This record gives sequence, structure tokens and C-alpha cells, in this order.
Amino acid sequence: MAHSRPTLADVASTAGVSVSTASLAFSGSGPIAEETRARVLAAAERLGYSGPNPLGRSLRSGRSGIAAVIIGDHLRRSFRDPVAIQVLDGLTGALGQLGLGVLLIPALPDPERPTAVDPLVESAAMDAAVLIWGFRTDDPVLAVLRRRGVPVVVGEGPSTTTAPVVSIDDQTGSAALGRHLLELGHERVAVVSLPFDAARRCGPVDAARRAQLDWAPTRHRLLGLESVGIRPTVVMEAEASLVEAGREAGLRVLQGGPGERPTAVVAQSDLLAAGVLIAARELGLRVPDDVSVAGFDGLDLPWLAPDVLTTVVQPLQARGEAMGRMVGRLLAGEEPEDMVFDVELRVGTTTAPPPPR
Amino acid sequence: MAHSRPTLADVASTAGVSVSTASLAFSGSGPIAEETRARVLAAAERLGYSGPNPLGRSLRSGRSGIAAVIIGDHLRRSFRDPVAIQVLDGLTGALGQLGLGVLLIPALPDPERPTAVDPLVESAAMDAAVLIWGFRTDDPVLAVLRRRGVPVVVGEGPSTTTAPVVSIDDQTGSAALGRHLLELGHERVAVVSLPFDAARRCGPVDAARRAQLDWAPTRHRLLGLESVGIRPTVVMEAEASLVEAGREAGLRVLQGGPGERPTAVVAQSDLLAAGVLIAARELGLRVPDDVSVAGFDGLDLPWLAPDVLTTVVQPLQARGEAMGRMVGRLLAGEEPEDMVFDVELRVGTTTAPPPPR
DNA sequence: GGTCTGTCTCGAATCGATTCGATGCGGTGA
DNA sequence: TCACCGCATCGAATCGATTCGAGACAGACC
Repeated sequence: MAHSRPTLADVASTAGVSVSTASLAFSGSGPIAEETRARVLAAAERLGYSGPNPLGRSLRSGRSGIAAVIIGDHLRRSFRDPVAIQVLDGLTGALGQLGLGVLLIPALPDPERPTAVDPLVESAAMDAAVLIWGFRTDDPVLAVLRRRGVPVVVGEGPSTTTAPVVSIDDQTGSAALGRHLLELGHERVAVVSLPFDAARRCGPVDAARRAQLDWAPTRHRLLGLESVGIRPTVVMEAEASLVEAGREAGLRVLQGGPGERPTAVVAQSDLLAAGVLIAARELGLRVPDDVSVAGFDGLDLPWLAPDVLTTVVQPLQARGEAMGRMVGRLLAGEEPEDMVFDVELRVGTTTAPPPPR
Repeated sequence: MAHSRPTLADVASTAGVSVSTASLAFSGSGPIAEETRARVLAAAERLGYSGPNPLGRSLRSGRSGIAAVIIGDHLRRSFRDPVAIQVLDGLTGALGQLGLGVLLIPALPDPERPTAVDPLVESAAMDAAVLIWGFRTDDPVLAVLRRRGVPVVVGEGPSTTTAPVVSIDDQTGSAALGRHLLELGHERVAVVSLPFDAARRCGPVDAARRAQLDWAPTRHRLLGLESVGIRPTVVMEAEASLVEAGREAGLRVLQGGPGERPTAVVAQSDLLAAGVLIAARELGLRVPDDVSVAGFDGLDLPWLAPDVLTTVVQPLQARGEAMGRMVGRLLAGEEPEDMVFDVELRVGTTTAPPPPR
């Protein structure tokens, strides 16, 4: 007591009341005379007691006040994508409303021990977990959380789980974009895709690779195009949703003469699309005169000015907030349904009819 | 016991041992027969017991295994800056090594109640806190943490505190950049600065505003230029370290004819510099022929290609890691000194001698 | 005066683990 | 044979709070 921080018991004895009364003075859950309360608070002030220790409180209540946000990648890679940031921002806001803090866990899969899981996933205190990025259908993280009995919300990830999923209507949005390109008259459409899985290869996709496709947004956005009858001349898998990766993929996709190369490139994210724009510029191609470029996400990319990207707008922050609210419902004992947000095609200046032959 | 999750006591009684022995089987801190241990683990497996409850463990050990990372802004604003992301990435990595999780707290100052503090800062369980962004010298967050007795490491922030600070040598780096410009022959140098404080105005800085300058990197980078004799023709404060803000400030700074406008613009971050480049392009100015532009941070900005920004490179991830290690030393009871990283001038293609008159 | 009601306070149990000191036991050396 | 030692195990205290049921007391009413 001399050295360590004061406890509620110290405060109580200083104030001349019992521990339970002192507890009441802080929590306010129960009848207490105003005068007594003031005496307790004064004693606390005097001792430099700064409120009930959260650890003791947690143990008793069984709740830690923490929601884990688990990401299957390095932060420096995932969070260079403004998409992730905005979702996270909405999520922390909504969780904050619930009184929950956000424990950030970058749960990198270890290629050498694929079933191993970050120790924090295994043992950190958490009332719920949100998987927002980069998980496989059979991800061990999911298994560990289930074993621990932690309620889980899945942001972007496998849909074949027992956890509720908050996602966007990738497929419909992609289909709308596809129709837009068809109406403009495009026949040779190339796709620069998001990664297929954690392997993060970069290169053209063949049938074998296509069969491995495990990442939900990638698959749905591809299906959307195909659903309106577009057969991509090539699907070029990018290493990550980053400008640099889009540029690299763009350079490979846009090779060839006017008769061979695609007249339109659909990138599966705005950052990839920005990279493709840069690649086109480097190759001396005019957008949209020589080639049309479209993205996905609806980011605000001022440095593309004066170009305005044709893209599919998704509600990023709202998606994060919805994930947060779903955590709340899970904790309230409900069994929420999956949730799908609508998206909207926004036509900019980067798509136009294909060049005449 | 029927409904709730099994506890160590359940496992112990199932295995036919005492609770303390069962604890030993999991923690491994103490002698235990291999055979007994196996029996305990088997019982745990049978009951679906997934390891000791972190809350109980925490209460006993007095440690939560959590380090708070506190940011004085919305995530969607701070984290759109790759600088913040890379620092955070290094930080989480280093804290992970220590077995600490990262509790992310966006502690937005409430303009109506400036002394109020996010409830999580007030009451979340944490073994240490790292303030990485956007704090004033007399920030109430710091006061609350001190009252709670939480060890604090300051990333970018007030240097006049009792907490150790991990920073970079802004001033020397800025001075090197200043000398580079002087050697090229520049006389009219404008500055596009980082925000001065949380107020986030955007506009030219007058003496009164200059006196309010409370944000360490802004001040030091300004001092560095002045220390080599550069008197900026104007200091234009930007709203945030973002491309769009840099563009806006750049448009205002680059007004005027060849004889009036600055021949060089020093932006206090690479994102701001990128915005200035865009502004110059929009105004029909060639870089570096008509105007030189320099930044700070040393980011990888592929979409500026073929330009390569002249900038001051700072070790972002290493800085984050150092902050993490400093937390470790604080927890070990040491009293670490402040830490300052060196930076390095990297000359790119965006600076050249001023145009002849 | 006695009883009842309502308000305030208290003691003790509880949350789930860790840890320290004690105990029992088989084996060794004198 | 006895004292002693080390290993494995156990019991009980402990961490810091919350909460429930019980008790004390004052005022109101019959």
C-alpha cells in the first residue's frame, strides 16, 4: 500500500466506509447518500486514486471492454490502402459508442506453419473479434476464436462461416460497370485483379490459378463482369491493392499494338486503376481515347486530377460502422443476419467508346 | 459450470488434481511430472477448455498485456498519411515481440470541452501508452495517464514532458535541405507547412499564428531552414499532411509572375510536396525548371514517376520499432533517455537552380 | 408503543487465475 | 535407523473490484 497504487479498499478505509459503499460511490449503481459519496470521492482525490482498476472490474464482469480487429497481413501493406483505413475508422467509431476499445492484431500467417496463429489471437482478452481483411475460408484464426467462444464478425472474408458477414454487393456493382463498358462498345476488356489469396503472386491468371481463387471480393467482382457476358482477354493478378502494383500489372496488360491490346481495363480497386492510368501514361496511351480505365471503391483521389475515375462507389465508413453495430448485437445475444451494402456506378472521365480501328 | 465456459478449476477436478497443479501444467513455471501434465491437458481438451482466462491471469499479474496507442485525431485523417502507417507498423511489430497487443485509441479532442478525454484513455486496461500523433504540450491525455500511473512514450509530440520522446532530427535534416537550395542559388523560398496545432487552419502564417506554433515537427523543420539563413517569403499552413491540402496550399503559394513567385517551395512532408507538384502542373509551371519543390519523409511515391522528389529521408519503421522497444525498457523499470534518429537528404529530380531572370 | 417502509450501509461471496509456503514421499548418506 | 534432501503436489491467500442479501436506522402511520 505504501508503494503500489491505492486500491478501492484504501479509499474506503480512508473515507471511513466499507469497500462496497466505496464501490457504489464510483459505479453509481445503487443507493448512496450524496454526502457519503462526496466523502469517498474526496478520499480518492487525496490518495491519488484514479478510478476502479479495469482489471478487477473486468474479472468480475467477465467483460474486457475490448474488441479485437484482426488483419491477415502487415499493417504497412493493408493500411496503405485508404479503403482499409476508412472501414477501420467507421469501425472504431461504432465500437467506441459501445464502450469498446479496438485491439489491433496483425495476424500474419506463417508460411512455414500454416496452422499457427498469432499468440494474441490465442490469448488476448477480447469480448468479440472482427476479421476485416485477408482471411481464407478455412483460416485457423477462425477456428481458434470459435474454440475460445469469442463472437466473430467477418468484414471481408469467407462467407461460408458461422459468423455474420458484412459485405458489399461486389457482383452487382461489377456487373453495372461491365454493362457500362459494353454499351460504350468495348469488346476487348482486360482485368487487373486483386490478389487471389495470401500467396500474392503477380501475373496472368490461368485456369489452375483461377481455381484457387479464395478471396471473396476478387471472386465476386470477377463474376460480376462475367455475368453480363464479358470474357476478359486476360486477368492479371496484382500483388496488392496498391498503386505500384497496379502500374506493374497495367504495363503488362497494355502491351501490344492498337489491334491487340485491350480497349478497356477494369481494375478491381481504385488504387490499382490509378496504377493502370500511370502505366498508360508511361506507354504514351491517352485515357480514355486510346484505352478506358475503370476502378472500384469510389475513393477520393485528388492527384488524379483532372481525370475523374470511372468507378463503383461503396460506402466505406458506413460498412465499418455496420460491422461495429453488428458486434453490439452479437454481444446483446442476438443472432444477426449477414448484411450487404449496395454500391453505385459512378461514371467519370476515364471511360469512353473504344478507338475506331 | 453447465452453461458457462469451463475454468481451470473444472479442468483440475476432471483431471483429479488441484487447481494449483493444473495452473502449473499450463504456465510451466514450476516442477510438474510429465505424466500429470499430460493428464491435465487431456482433461482440458475433453472439456473444451482453451487456456487460462486472460482476465484472471491479468488481475493476478497486474499486467494486461496491452499497450495503448493514442492518436489525437480521426483515423481516417491520420492514417491516410503513409508516415503514420509505417510508424504504426514498426510499433506493433516491436510491441508484439514483447507480447503486448496494441489498443488503438483515437482520442479526439472535443472542442467544446477541451479538458475532456476519451473514456478509454480514462479507464481502459493498459500497461503503457504511446502517444504518436497530434498532442499539445499541455494535453489532458498526458495528465490523465500520469494520474493513472501509466508509463508513456511520446512519438511525435511535446518534448517538454516527463515521458521519453522518440523523434527524428527534423532540424538538422531541414537545414541540410536548406543548404541544398541555397547552393542551387535560390533566394525566394516558400514553405508549405504541416499544421501548427489541432485547430488546422489553412492559410498564410502571420506573427501571431507563428507564436502559437505548438507542434514539434512543424516547428523544428521551420527552424532548420531559418538556421541556415533562409527567410521564407511566405509560410503557408496546410490543413493536414495530405496531397489535397498540399495542392491547395501550393496553388496559393505559386501565384504571381516569374519575378514574384518563389523559385522554390519547401513542403514539410512528401504528401504536401506531391500536392504542390500537382498545383504547379495545374498552373502550367514546369518542375524543376520554373520552380523547385522539396518534401520531407522519404516516402515511396511511385505515382510521381518519372519525377523523383527531393526530400529528407527518415527511418519510419525503425522509429516505430524504437518506440516499441522503449515501452519495453519502461516496463522493465529503466528510465530511458530521449531518442533521436538521424535523417538524410536525398536529392531527386524536383530541385534545380532557379530560372534565369 | 409497535410495526412497517424505505433509505443507506455493510459483510461476505465471487470472478479465474497465480504463487508461496507447507506437506508427503521415496531415496541417499552417515 | 535416522536425518536430510529434492521433487511433485496441494491448500490457501491474493489480485481489485462488483453484487447480493442482510442489517441498521429514521420517519410515518395505526
